[in-house]
Amino acid sequence: MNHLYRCQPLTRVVSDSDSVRRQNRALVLSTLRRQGPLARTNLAAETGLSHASITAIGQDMLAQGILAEMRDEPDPARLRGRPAVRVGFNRTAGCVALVELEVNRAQFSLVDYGGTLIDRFELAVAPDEFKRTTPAEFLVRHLTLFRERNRREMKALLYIAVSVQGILDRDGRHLRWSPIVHMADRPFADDIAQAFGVPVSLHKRGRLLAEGSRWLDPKLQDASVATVFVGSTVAMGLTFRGDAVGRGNGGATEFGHMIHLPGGALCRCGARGCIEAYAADYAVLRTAYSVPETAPPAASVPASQYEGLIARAEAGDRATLHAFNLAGRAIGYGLSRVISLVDATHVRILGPGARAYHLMRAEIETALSASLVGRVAGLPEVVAQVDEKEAVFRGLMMKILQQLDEEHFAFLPHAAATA
Amino acid sequence: MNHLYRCQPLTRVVSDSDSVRRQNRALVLSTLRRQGPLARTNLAAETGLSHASITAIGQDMLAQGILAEMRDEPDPARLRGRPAVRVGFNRTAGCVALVELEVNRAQFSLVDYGGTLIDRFELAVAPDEFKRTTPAEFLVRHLTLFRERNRREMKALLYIAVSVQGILDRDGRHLRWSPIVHMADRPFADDIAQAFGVPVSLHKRGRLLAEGSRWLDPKLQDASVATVFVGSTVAMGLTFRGDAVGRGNGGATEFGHMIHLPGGALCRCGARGCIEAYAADYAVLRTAYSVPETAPPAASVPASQYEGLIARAEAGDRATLHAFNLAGRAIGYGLSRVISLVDATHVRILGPGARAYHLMRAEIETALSASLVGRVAGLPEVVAQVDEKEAVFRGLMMKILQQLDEEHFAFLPHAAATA
DNA sequence: GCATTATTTTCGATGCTCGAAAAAAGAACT
DNA sequence: AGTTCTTTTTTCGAGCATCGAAAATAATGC
Repeated sequence: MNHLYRCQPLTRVVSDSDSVRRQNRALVLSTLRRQGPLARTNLAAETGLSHASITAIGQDMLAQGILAEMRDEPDPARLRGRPAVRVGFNRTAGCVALVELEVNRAQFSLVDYGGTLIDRFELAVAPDEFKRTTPAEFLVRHLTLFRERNRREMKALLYIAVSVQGILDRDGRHLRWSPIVHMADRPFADDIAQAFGVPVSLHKRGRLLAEGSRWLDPKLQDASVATVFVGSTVAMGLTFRGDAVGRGNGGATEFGHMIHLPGGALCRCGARGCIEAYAADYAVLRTAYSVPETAPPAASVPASQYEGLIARAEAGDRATLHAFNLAGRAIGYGLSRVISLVDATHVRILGPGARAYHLMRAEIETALSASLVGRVAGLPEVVAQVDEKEAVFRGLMMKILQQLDEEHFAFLPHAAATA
Repeated sequence: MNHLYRCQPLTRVVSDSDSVRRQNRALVLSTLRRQGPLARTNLAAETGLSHASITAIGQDMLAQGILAEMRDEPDPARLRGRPAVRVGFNRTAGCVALVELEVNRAQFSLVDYGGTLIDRFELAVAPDEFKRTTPAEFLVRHLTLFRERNRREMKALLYIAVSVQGILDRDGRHLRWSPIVHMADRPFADDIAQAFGVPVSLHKRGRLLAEGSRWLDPKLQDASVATVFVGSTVAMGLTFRGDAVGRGNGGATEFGHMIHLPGGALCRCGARGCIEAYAADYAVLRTAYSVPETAPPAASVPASQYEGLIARAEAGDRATLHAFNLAGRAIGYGLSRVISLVDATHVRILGPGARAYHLMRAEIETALSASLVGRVAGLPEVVAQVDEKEAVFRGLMMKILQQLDEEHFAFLPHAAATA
């Protein structure tokens, strides 16, 4: 007898009429999330559900205040017949607060269930900010501003999500290390959750970058993408073909601190030879001015200074060109190692470093071609694009809204309608 | 209006009573696959389905010949009450042919639907085998032997699966590169499929290694594991925590040809600096005898010679110790790069190289500790284990049987029973 | 005011699960 | 041998969500 089969399946669970209903509700929500408001007929066509089911599900969700009819627009393109009534998200169903916490900047956004921005502010974060105050205090203080300025909306707050930089604990609730000084090992998720009475989750910025890029660029929808941020740090997110956006626990990498050359240049993290220690702004600056690679990294490099380096390289300055070459080499071999492990057909380079892509491109391509996978499977398509903020925000927002769709609103029992 | 949401979900599909039944049938099959034959009562408990549903599903599948009652065993442990009748796979429901095609060896196994080995043979593959014959001819010729020796079983052949070494096309039906000479770019899957009238699939050996290890070691069931083969090649498979075995398109890597040192030692693949060019048997041999690292690799290294190297290193020979140190360094930094990208909590080292683990261990641990992730997230647990053949076979067999469960037998409409 | 047309709802049938009760198949006891 | 007890397995009716077809709805065009 060979029942030596001991492997666990992924928590697979019994299917019944309840799970059918939940799944089809989620299907409707996810379709609306992607396509925007739709007439019931179109919704039936897009989801593959019958008209009868769409009617039933729609009635439920309208009664529950999850969806709303958009009766306003007259739609002049229509000729005859009963006019279509489009249904979309009920924007008053709730809202979420989104925080992007970065090395020297924080942005707070309040977004309703339909994905419309309600309120937003941005502020500079001093390098010693978290020496004076705890991360929890800092976040609660600013989130309270939302409460004061948007009383009505904040009554329906459903979720708070924070984008962070650094290494998260396996359970995703705790920052083990962060380039933001005094940030790691000072848990704040639970404190904030308690203060606002809603769940709080942490998300790695590099990963959101990847998911956001995918939402923003239709071409990446069904591709395996490595999204690389190059700026004051170097980060990467991965998304895989066939994965639904926002799904899968993969995708969070520590690309910037992958070791490029053992015993090499000194990195801000303290290790030697990280990709970041060759490709981040401080690394290029260091090399361009022939500072030894073992010298401690500059605390921060102003955008203007980085632009200056690009200009010098473009003007033909040998040392600066060399610095960008080393950066390209580090990124290129890093990417070649990535594609040796996972199948990435597209690469997006985002952030300030994308402005210098033309200075690094040759080295990146050489490095990619140097490995077997690059030669055999073909080189990925690399595209540089400077703005990364929109991608992070979009990634965070869509991830949270989709999560609410699937884990909260798809679940509500229809009995709630009659109560 | 912001319906700039264009991202595709993973082919999500309408759920109805049909998909409920399919999913629950799959749940039953997967439970039996893991646990072996079970009484209906236990099956209900394990799956979470009601007794009524187990009866219904069981009757269907018995009538369809997918399951069978095991009425034989008396089970003396029982005291009173109606005796339990265990149900298990109907071994005559079909069988699959499994081929492990390796650089100098091929093994053909015939396995029934219950996972019992029916027939097997192994043969040496000459280095010039595929100069003289095509891969398709070779495989058809030997698979025909099964047909002659197992007429009855082969009438119910359902599937042929081949484990290969090398880089597969994105659709997985075509070998783009292989260490087996003259193997790549000579497609054979379709020819064999035609000759035997069943589907044929190709599987990357490194990945099967990982899945097989997971079946064989209960400890790895719910872990993220990197399984490294060290021998005449260097290969790695990844399995992720939460993945069902056999699921997910991830897992196939080209670790051996990940570049360790740009411009470094010459690899069999023609590139410079691959991990394999430092850690495979031929690389250790080359370094141990102080042959320049740019010298062409030996075509093959007999097992006895590799054992001799280990003995020399154990005896304290400096050059050989150095060779194993370099190998450990390459593997260690490779692993450190892997854990910078994906979360791997466990590492298994399989193959002949596992015999030399004690000679490489210090270098591996040093390299892992050198990176930020290693320091912050903690080092993975590394265990060496020599035999890799069982893992490859088990991985291949379970993958195919599970696939049949989910994609074939879970699907059969119950109407087929009455026809 | 009536025909036309496209959208949406209603209605009856089907298929699946579930809980509870009934049936089945032995062991134990008298 | 017959009765009681225990455990496994099946049967039965209710509940629910889907679907296709038919009916109802709400406009336009003539």
